[in-house]
Amino acid sequence: MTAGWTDDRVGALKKLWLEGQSASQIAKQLGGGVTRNAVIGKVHRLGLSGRAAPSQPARTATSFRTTRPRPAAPAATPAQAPQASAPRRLEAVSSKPVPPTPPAAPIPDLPGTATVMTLGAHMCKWPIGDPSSREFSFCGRRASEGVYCVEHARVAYQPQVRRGAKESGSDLARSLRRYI
DNA sequence: CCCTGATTCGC
DNA sequence: GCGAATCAGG
Repeated sequence: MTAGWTDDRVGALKKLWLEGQSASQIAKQLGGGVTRNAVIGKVHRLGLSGRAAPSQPARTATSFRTTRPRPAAPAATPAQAPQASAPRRLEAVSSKPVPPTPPAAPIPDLPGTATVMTLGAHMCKWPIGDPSSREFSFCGRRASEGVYCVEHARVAYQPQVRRGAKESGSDLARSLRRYI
């Protein structure tokens, strides 16, 4: 009788997951014989996949891949039909070279509504503040497609910052810093 | 080999 | 909805 994602178990899951805990860590803490697979599965079902952690890029093995082919797909059309399933998210590689890319930080100041408990599956999961802090919250606005609202998706999925240039302290750097 | 999350698919 | 098996990458 380990099954059953009770309300508080789900709450704990959300909290830990969005705190940055790994699935295995969460599974361990939840005890109850839940495996990391169970945790991950639940996380996905809750729509929390993708996890919001723009502050920690160099984390988790496959934090976010741009595409996932899915080779093991017997039956259907073995050859051709490369389309497969619809694209998930992250269109990092844009067709344009994006030379200047002056984001100018459109987003004003987020109200920061929605907490780990109130955060729904289709709410923007852009983290506001320190996850450990009690005042931690999420944007909570309608998540257009991924886990973020359109505005946050823009800054979250920013393909890449032109490095090498004297951007140390540029508006861009400062703009991005405002969101972490 | 350790770890990570992502996805699929039978239940 | 659930989660083991599997995949894919670091």
